[in-house]
Formats: sequence, C-alpha cells, structure tokens
Amino acid sequence: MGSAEPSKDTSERGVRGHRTQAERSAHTRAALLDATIDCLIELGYARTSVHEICARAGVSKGAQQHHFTTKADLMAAAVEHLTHRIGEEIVDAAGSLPPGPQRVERGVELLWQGFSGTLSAAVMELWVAARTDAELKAAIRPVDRALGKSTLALFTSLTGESPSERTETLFWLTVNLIRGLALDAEIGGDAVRRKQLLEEWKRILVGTEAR
Amino acid sequence: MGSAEPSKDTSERGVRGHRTQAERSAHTRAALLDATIDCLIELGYARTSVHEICARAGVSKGAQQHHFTTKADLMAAAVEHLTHRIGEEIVDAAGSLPPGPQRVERGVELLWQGFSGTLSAAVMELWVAARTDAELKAAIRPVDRALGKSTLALFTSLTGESPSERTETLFWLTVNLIRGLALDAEIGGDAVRRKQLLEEWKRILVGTEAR
DNA sequence: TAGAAAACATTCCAATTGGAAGGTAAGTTC
DNA sequence: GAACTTACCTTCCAATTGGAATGTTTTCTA
Repeated sequence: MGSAEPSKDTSERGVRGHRTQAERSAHTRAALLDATIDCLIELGYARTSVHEICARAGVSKGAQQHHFTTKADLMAAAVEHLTHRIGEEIVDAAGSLPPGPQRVERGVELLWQGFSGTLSAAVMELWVAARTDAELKAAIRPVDRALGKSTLALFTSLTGESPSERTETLFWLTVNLIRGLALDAEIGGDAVRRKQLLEEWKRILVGTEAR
Repeated sequence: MGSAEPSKDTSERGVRGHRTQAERSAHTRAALLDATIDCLIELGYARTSVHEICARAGVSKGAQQHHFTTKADLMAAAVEHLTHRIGEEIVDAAGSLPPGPQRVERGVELLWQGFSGTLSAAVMELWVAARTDAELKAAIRPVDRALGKSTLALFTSLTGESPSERTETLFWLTVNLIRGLALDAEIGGDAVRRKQLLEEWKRILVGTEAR
C-alpha cells in the first residue's frame, strides 16, 4: 500500500556526493523499518517501544514522527516491508534449490525455510498483536493475502503442478502445518520431532497426490 | 467466560457466613487468574496490565501482590490455570461426542474444538510473549508438554488406536496443523476454507491410516 | 541566490506502567 | 484470649511510554 511519495523517482540520482531528498527519506524509512523488525524479533511486540526503534535506527524521535505519525503506522508499514523480505527470501531459496524429480519434497522444504525463519517470528508477533488491534489487522490482512498468493504461484510453478483446486488445498494445508510447527519451534519444542513430522508430511503428500 | 465474581465460593461451605482462610485465598487466586485470561483474550498480552487485571478481578493491588509477587508470576500461574481449563474443555467435548465408527474424524474434530477456541487464543498470546521472555518460557514449557501428553492419551483412547509411533506422529501432525489453522482464524482468515482444509485432512488421515 | 518546503533534531509532557511500603483485619494456634 | 500468621487494602513512586511542540539543517525551485 503505497504511502504518499511526494517526489517521483527512487532511481540513481546520487552519482555525486549529495543525496536527493527522496534518497534521504527512503534511507531513514528503511532504517526505521529494519529497526522495527529487529526489535520485534529480539524483544517481541510487547517490549518494543518507539524510543528503542529510533535508537537502533539512529534516527531522532522527530524524524520517526515525520515519516510515521503513530506507532500503528510504523507497525503497519513494517508488515509490508517484512512480507517483502520474506518473499525475497523464498525466491532466493527457490533459486538455489537443485533441480530434480522430487518436486513436492522441494516445495515443502522451500515453504518451511520461508515460514519458519526469524523473519517469520516477527510476522507472528504482529499477527498476534493484530488480533486485538483492528487498525493493525486491517493493515496486515491484504499484505498477507498477497504474500500467500504469490507464494502459491511460486509453489505451483516450481513443482510443476497444474494449478488445480486440489493442489491449492494441499498447499494451504502445508502452509498451515508449517505455521503450527514454526510456533512449536518458537517455544522450544523438539527439533528432531519437528523434522520427523515434516518428513512424514512429505511422504503423505507424495502418496496422496499420486492417487 | 468466567470473569471475576467477588462473592461466591468455589466449594459449598458458605452455608454459614464465615470462610476459612484457604477458601478465601483460593477464591482470590482464581479470580485473579480468570481475570488474567480474560484480559489476554480481550486485550492481548501487550495491553494487559496488572492494574486492569486487579480491577476486573475485584481485587486490590496489594492482594494481587500477596499472591503473585511479580507480573511474570501471575502470567506463569495463568498458563497452568489455562491449560487445565483447556484440558477440561477437551474432556467435556469428548464425553459429549456420539460414539460411532468414525473414530478418526471425531478425534480431529475434538482437537479442533480444544485448540481453536478462545482459550487457545490466550495460550497463543502467552506463547508468543514467552518467545522473548525466558522466565515465562520456562514456566510454560512443562505445562504445555503435560497438556500435550494427556491430550495424546485421551486421543488414542478415544479413537481406540494402539499407541504406535505412527499414531503419535499423526497426532502431532494434526495438533500442529490445527494450531496453524487457529492462527489463521485469529487474523480473520476464510472460515469456509479452513473447514475445507480440515475435511481434506480428515480424508487424508483415514486414507493414510488404513494403509 | 532567495526563500519555500521537506527532512530532521531537541525538548517536553501527560498518562500509564510494574512494583514497593506500610497499615489493618481476619483467621489460626497455643 | 493472647500471640502469631496469613490475607488484604491504600498509597505512593521511579521509570517508561507514545505523542506533541518547537527549533534547525538540508534540498529543491523559481
């Protein structure tokens, strides 16, 4: 959701030493958003204050307020920034996966990597916070939906499945299972068992799909 | 949802006016814990303050501090109280389920009911908070583990499965899937699709198990 | 190059937070 | 029934919170 961009382009203008305003602005914005995510991962939502965010970003209180009027604003923008980063992460992982016949296994592994990392923990914080925060929820939902759809597209294209309704169902089952497992990981569940569960799920998927 | 009822006793002793100390103590404790859970569900962890909890419980600030020295103490105790209540909820639901040949379907339905209700939302709040709170995490883990095990026992006894390793794996897969779905429900995902996914999972389970 | 505007910095504040201190009443024990 | 223990209440405080007000620097435009 594009917030107001008063000037036109983010393109390479800074060949000379000086920075254009748009560049300065984008830079502080990014610093604030990254710091926000860091705080969410390290401190959790409850302990994340705008003071701390500003300190980590090396940005003054006023600058923060110039870019994001309220804390909810900042968090909403962080969601978007976050899902973009997760999307990139998944795409990167997809590119580095070796090709082979085991499409389904690869797909599951891919989703697991994308939805169980540290970035995912930050998303979890915001989701849970959003449950009781209507403003945040409204900001998160569309972005999350977009991430889901693009991931589904990537998933199907990677596994080479025809985009049938059944494939989609299996995809969402996988995503939800992985989210549950990610939660288990967060609270320090048994990693070995998680691995077993994931392997079993792959087996089930292959068996089910081949029917 | 049992919020604080300042005057009413847990056991039928109050025929006469006087209450024993143990009763008084247990009563305020329960009131505080219930109020804590209410706050977690309604406000979320971030917005839950001990002031608010005390107000809802109809208990003074000092009394709270007498029973639970610190906020983390209170939360830790709330976890236990919470898992007990969820356990009871599941047992109750199990008792009211009609007997029949569809054991697996019943079991899944049962787990869904237990792990997707409002109480589960409170657990989620505490889990996520515990990720960055070592004290809370230490308090939660054993209790959660106990809940998992007792639920597994109930599950196997209800479905009449032999407690094989495979059954256990399928159980944990179900639990984690349901937790993922519960998360989806919290942020306002599509309820119809969740229903579809759960039905598909039942089908898969039946097919897989019959092998 | 003057001045408008955006980006940024400093300072302050009202409100809320978790927790401590100190006092009172009720129950228990001998 | 007196000493003692537990349960409870009122009041207070230092720290932190999110946000507003106001001042300064940098970039853009005419």
